[in-house]
Amino acid sequence: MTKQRKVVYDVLRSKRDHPTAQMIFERTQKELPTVSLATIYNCLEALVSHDVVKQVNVDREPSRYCPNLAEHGHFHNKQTGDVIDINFKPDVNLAEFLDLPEGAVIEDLELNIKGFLK
Amino acid sequence: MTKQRKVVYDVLRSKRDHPTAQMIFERTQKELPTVSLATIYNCLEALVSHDVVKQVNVDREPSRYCPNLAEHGHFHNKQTGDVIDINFKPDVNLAEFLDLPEGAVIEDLELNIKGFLK
DNA sequence: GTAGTTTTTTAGAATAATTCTAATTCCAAT
DNA sequence: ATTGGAATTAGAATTATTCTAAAAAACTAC
Ligand SMILES: [Mn+2]
Ligand SMILES: [Mn+2]
Ligand SMILES: [Zn+2]
Ligand SMILES: [Zn+2]
Repeated sequence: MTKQRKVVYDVLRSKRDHPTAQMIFERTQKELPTVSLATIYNCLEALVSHDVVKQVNVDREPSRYCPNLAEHGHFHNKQTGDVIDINFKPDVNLAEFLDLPEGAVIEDLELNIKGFLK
Repeated sequence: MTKQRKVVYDVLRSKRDHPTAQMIFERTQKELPTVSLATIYNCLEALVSHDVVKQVNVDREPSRYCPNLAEHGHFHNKQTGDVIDINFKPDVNLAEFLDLPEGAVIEDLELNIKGFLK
């Protein structure tokens, strides 16, 4: 954990709105005015590869980042652009409901929902 | 339906391996040697926006395209790079198992699984 | 502490999938 | 055949991300 990585991680935990690298860059600059965007990408890569942050992709938009390590999905509100966490109901294992091929080993399961709030 | 759109659509249906735009370009060239990559993108955009083809994104890799309109997920085999369709077991409505916010309207549900075959 | 080594950060260039622009081609209707 | 709109095309532009190389920082013996 370097100073920069710590601030990036704190930025992610302090507002769990799934910011993009650019948004994280702007928030990190308030704390570390000389930080560079390359460093933000480097820090995020370090955090993601050490499984302390998840990278969330919705379509081909810029990646977003999430510090919630519990298994969960994402709801993308098309009206507001917000992305919020969606938990699975207790004791639900989604894989049970899928017709997976023989011998399939799941390493990662990603659920993205798009819609809006009535 | 123009000639190009028809060939792109046929390419997609004839081998349902979720090809990228580049792969579709190469396959289409066998039928239409003068077709351009821009046209492939234009055709795919037309097919996707008319809901006859689905765009499938796995991480930040190039988009893949799928002519299967039934609700289904995707299994991305990390060992081979293949992407295959995953059907939900009969009469399963995944949304039932999710803790959605009050008033959430689902317009699209996307399930991507990464793993391998033992 | 200093010298040497490794890691991280930084600025800026490079990359690559996709989109855009503007010119040309196609095609259906008159 | 002419025309008008839509589609296709080649190539330039865009943009999120990655790469490169140099400077800074962090570590590790001595
Ligand atoms: Mn995704
Ligand atoms: Mn996706
Ligand atoms: Zn999340
Ligand atoms: Zn599919």
